[in-house]
Amino acid sequence: MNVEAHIKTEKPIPLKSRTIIHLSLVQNKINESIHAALKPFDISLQQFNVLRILRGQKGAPANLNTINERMVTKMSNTTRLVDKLIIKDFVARQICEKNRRKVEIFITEKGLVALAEIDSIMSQTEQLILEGFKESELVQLNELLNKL
Amino acid sequence: MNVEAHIKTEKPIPLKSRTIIHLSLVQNKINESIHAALKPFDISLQQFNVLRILRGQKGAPANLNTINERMVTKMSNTTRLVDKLIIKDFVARQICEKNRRKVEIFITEKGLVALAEIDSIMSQTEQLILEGFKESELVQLNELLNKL
DNA sequence: TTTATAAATTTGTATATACAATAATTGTGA
DNA sequence: TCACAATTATTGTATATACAAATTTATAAA
Repeated sequence: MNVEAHIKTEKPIPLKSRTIIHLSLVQNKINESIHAALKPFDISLQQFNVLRILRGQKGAPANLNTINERMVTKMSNTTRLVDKLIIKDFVARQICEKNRRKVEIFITEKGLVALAEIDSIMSQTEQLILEGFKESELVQLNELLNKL
Repeated sequence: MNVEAHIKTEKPIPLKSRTIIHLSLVQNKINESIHAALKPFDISLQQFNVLRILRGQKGAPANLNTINERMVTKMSNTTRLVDKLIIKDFVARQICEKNRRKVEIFITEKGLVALAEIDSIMSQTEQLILEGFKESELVQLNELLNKL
C-alpha cells in the first residue's frame, strides 16, 4: 500500500502525517475485507463482537457495561446494538433480579451456531489480510503499535 | 496500548487476530484525538480533508471524482459533504461549462483562513499521537504497513 | 421515612454513512 | 440524426452512530 499513490498526491508527506494517513488507509482496507466477509451473514462487525464477548462468558450473562468494556470499538449505544441481536434471536435479555437496574444478556443456541459459522470465515479473512507478513514481522508490528 | 487489557480478556489472542484488533484499537485512539482536536472548529475530519485537497489544487477547481479519489477515507456521498462546506462558506461550487455533467468545486478565502488555523492544531495533534516514536521506528512502521 | 444522589439502561434526536435509484449530459454506433 | 450506453452528480431512504435527556432502581444522608 503506497500512501502517495493511494491519495493521488505527488509531493512527499511528512513522516508523522504519513504514518497517521497510512494507519487510516490500512484500517479502511481491513474494514472493507471484514465487512465483505460478514455481508452474507447479515451481521455487523459490532454485532459479531458482541456475540464473541457473550460466548466468552461461558454461559454467564453479561450486562451492558461488561459488553461495552470488552468491545474493541466502544459504542455509545449498546442497547440498540443488542436489540438488533435479539430480533435475530441470537441473544436474549432479561432484567437482573439482584439489581433491577441491570440487564442480563446471554447468547442463544441459535447465536452460538451462527457465531461458529462466522468465526471460521473471519479467521480466514484475517489470514488473508495479513498473508504478506512473516511471524516475526507481526511481532514487530505489534511491538510498534504498543508505543501508541 | 496493551490489547488484552484493553478489551479485558485474560486469555492470549492468536497473533493475527491480535494484530487486527491492535490496528483497530490504534485507529480508535487516533480518531478520538483528531476528533477532539477538530471539535472546537466545528468541522469533521472528512470536511477537513476535502479542504486540504482543494487547497492542494492551487486555485484550480476540483470535481467530485477528483475529490473522492484523493480522500483518505472514501465516502459514498461526497455531494452532501461538499454541501456542508458550502453552508459554512468554506467552498463554492459551480457547473463546469466544458462538461455540464461535472461540477467545479474550489476553496474560498474564508476556507483557506480556517484551514490554516486548523492545520497547525492538526499537526500538533499528530506530533502528540506519535510522540513515543523515534524516527527510525516510524520508518519501520511505515514499511510494515506497506505489506498490507 | 423522606429526600437526595448515584448507577444502569433506555429513549429522543441530530448527524453521518451506505447503497440504490434517478436525473442530466455527453459520447457513440447504426 | 437517433437511439442507446456511459459518465457524473444528486436525491431518497435505510441504517449506524453520537450525544444528551429521561427513566428506573438502588444507595445514602438527614
